[in-house]
Amino acid sequence: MRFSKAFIPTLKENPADAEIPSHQLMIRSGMIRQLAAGIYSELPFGWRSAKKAMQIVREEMDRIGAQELFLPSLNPIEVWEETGRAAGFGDELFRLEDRKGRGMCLAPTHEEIICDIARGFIKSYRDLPQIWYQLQTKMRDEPRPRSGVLRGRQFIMKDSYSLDIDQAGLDKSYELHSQAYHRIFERCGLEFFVVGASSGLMGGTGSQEFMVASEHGEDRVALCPGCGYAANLEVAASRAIPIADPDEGDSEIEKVSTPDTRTIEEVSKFLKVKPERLIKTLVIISEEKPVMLLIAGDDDLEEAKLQGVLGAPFRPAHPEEIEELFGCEAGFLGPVNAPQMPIIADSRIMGGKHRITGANENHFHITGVEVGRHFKPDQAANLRAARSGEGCPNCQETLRVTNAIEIGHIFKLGTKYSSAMGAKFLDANGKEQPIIMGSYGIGIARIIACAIESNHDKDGIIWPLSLTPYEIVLIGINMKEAEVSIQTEALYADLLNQGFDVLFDDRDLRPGFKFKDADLLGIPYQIVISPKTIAEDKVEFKQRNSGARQVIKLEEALQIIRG
RNA sequence: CGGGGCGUAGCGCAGCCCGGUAGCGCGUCUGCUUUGGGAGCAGAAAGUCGUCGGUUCAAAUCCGGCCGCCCCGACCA
Repeated sequence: MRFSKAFIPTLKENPADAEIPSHQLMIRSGMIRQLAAGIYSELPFGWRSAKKAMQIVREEMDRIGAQELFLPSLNPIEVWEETGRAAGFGDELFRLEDRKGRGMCLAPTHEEIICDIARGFIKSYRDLPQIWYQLQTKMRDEPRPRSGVLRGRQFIMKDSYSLDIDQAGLDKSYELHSQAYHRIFERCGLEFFVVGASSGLMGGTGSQEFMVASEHGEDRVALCPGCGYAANLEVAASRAIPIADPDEGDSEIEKVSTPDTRTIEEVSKFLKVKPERLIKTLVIISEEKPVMLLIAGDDDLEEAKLQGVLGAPFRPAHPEEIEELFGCEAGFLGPVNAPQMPIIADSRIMGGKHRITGANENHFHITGVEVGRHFKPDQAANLRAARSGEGCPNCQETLRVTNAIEIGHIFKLGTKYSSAMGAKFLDANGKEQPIIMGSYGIGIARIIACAIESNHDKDGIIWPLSLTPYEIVLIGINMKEAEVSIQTEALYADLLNQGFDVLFDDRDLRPGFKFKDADLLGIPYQIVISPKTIAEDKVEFKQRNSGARQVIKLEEALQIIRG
């Protein structure tokens, strides 16, 4: 492509709306343009990269025997009512009506459509297993689109669906996907790791997420550098550091005045004790009943874990509800002499002595509390979020907690959708069985954004070879000079003939301008031709990743490019 | 949905507090000069000041409603 004819609208300044590097650079390099919140057009430069990612995905999916198909984005709402997910997705589902008033929606994913096809055609165990995949736009009315393309309302996903006759078959399909995903993300040059995840609302028996560490990720994960343990913080275990209680003999409760100290930090400072020796009392409402939660003062509640313990939805109690139940503010709650309600304590506080809690009276706390003597939790459970520096549950190393971006997710679904929709087959014994399903997603834009998040510098993008929109940018310096024009034109034609993806910067612009654009676009190899290099019968060769710049024979440069 | 910020030329912003001719930088167009890290000079085009209403002789500026966008939180296959 000639830059003079290309539509690559680069920007010198950062757009005001973009905060994270990938978003800024995708806009500055003319890859994307925002149309509305969470909705982006893919411009030619960005689309070339997206197509490369999709090609890698296609090759690896085909390799495990998956078959690509293409499904409707416009769906009748009834299909989604069959599985209850019309309600499940709620406001996140884009809804509309056709001219006859029939309820429609824009597909946020496609399990239901796959089930509909399966129930129409899959009749026998002989028809299975199957793996079907699609690379398509999905639409979700996200409550808060953000971070550029990382969380959009319209986005391209590779989604695949496995159909099997039994659990062993599902295990195999799941394993095939795991292998394919490893190859895909390796080929994309991403430093990823796999974490055990909660299955969430998708249901099913197992799931893993493929993550890339990034400070701008929305997920938090615990990683062990020793044994490779990796888990979403939603489920991560850890060996918590024990709380040291003072050796002061019997723990006897004493009410102390703590005026205007409502937070852990304030109480800790006022009473001059470490936050960990305070017991934090939280009140939640689950199934319309209050439940008291107790965790160490320096710990954070991990809501996904609590969700697992309760087995029911919950919400924090409102301040008015707390006033009504306890007769005091939320800042002075405690389990001693508290109103009757179930108490769930985090395991880390169990056995503690000389602890401090609220007195259930404004401006008072209680010291010298002994867990199990002055109050008895109904249940001890792991409610706290694991933290950096705590012990790995599987080995002696310490965990590191980091933010991460989810680029892929694999699920063992089981029969949730096939049962609801009557997608059944006859097994070898002539018995009707629901199809066992798996579902496996990859976010294409997230691959691109992650690649940029982890490969850029102050000047711009640094593309991995597998995803770069062009492999070589050929820069002519002083294009008005006949000799430069002749040489670059000849080289451009030659490089194209050799099968390289080349962006030929034939624009009549000052050198600095072209260099800045080349670095911003992040194309791995820059070849510069100028009157100087022509005189020496050499080219200037720059590798974007190292910044190394050398004046060498063209053949040497091509040698390096060919690897 | 709760909290915060913003909306003025294609992009980045000032002007608003204290009402009175709409400005700066970048980009764009023309000409000349330039040509190794986003050039210089001269000239030019381009803005319903998000939108609707109110106050006023007069509103980008003051008041109110609405819409949109960004950030934090809640939510999230």
